[in-house]
Amino acid sequence: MSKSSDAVHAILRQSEGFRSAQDIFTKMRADGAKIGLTTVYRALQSLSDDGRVDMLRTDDGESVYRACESDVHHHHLVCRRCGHTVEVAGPDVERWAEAVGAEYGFTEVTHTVEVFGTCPDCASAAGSR
Amino acid sequence: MSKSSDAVHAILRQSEGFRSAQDIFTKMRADGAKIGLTTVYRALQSLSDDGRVDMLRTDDGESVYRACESDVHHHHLVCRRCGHTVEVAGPDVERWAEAVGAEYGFTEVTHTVEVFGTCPDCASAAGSR
DNA sequence: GCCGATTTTGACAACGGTTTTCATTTTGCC
DNA sequence: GGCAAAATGAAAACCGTTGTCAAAATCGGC
Ligand SMILES: [Zn+2]
Ligand SMILES: [Zn+2]
Ligand SMILES: [Zn+2]
Ligand SMILES: [Zn+2]
Repeated sequence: MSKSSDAVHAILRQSEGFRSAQDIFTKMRADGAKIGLTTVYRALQSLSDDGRVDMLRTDDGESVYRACESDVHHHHLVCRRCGHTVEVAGPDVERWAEAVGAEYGFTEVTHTVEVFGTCPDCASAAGSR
Repeated sequence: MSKSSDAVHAILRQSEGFRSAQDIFTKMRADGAKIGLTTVYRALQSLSDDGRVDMLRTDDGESVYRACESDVHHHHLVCRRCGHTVEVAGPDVERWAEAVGAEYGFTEVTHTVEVFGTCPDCASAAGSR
């Protein structure tokens, strides 16, 4: 699970935002790579398991992946239009989530936090349209 | 889109946690209701659009719904095992999300925040097992 | 290098939740 | 009742994802 995995990881590293499996598959094929869609899914699965890529679900239920620069826990500010993504730390949110869980006696507390918006570039492009 | 919608809403109101469309459909059929799965989906869609029910996606990509008591913006603390759900307000999180968006010049900022954990009941049940 | 064992691969089928289709039924209105 | 509009639901289509399984690549031992 190595050569293909690395190839998929490389594609993700040269991508700006989150990308879907199909998306990656199409791009790799266009680049001339001989890879199957199944293998892309497997690579993404193992990369995700190893924490080498972040995964999140879009509104329409599609899983999308990104090779993040930070390897510690963080969240994302994602442009709804172009996918441009900023990695953001949120110590306040971490504490809040823990506190909320503790308040009601919940254990093994985890959380999902994503922020969406329109990035400056897309905002100005839309404004001048 | 009213009679069925109300029936689905009623089912949700007498449910403790989040439930899936299929789940609701099965229960209604078991209760003797003559309703189709398509109608359940349509009812959930419109209830969700009208903000009368909250929707979120489980880890495995299933959409689940809940009739929340509060009609203002809030988040959820959900038990991973039994689905028991607590509605929580998070003014700090709201401010944080806004601030993060503003920091990078993003507009129309929205966010998704969910907290998961194991509720006290499920924790003690598991402990005594 | 050679060869068998092990792992990886990928075309294709299958899966499952959701949406679309479309003919039938129910509803609202006169 | 009669009629148009809206709602309904069975079945098919959809689509991202996962399973299957035989072929191909890789790894060790010799
Ligand atoms: Zn953008
Ligand atoms: Zn966090
Ligand atoms: Zn529980
Ligand atoms: Zn919020």
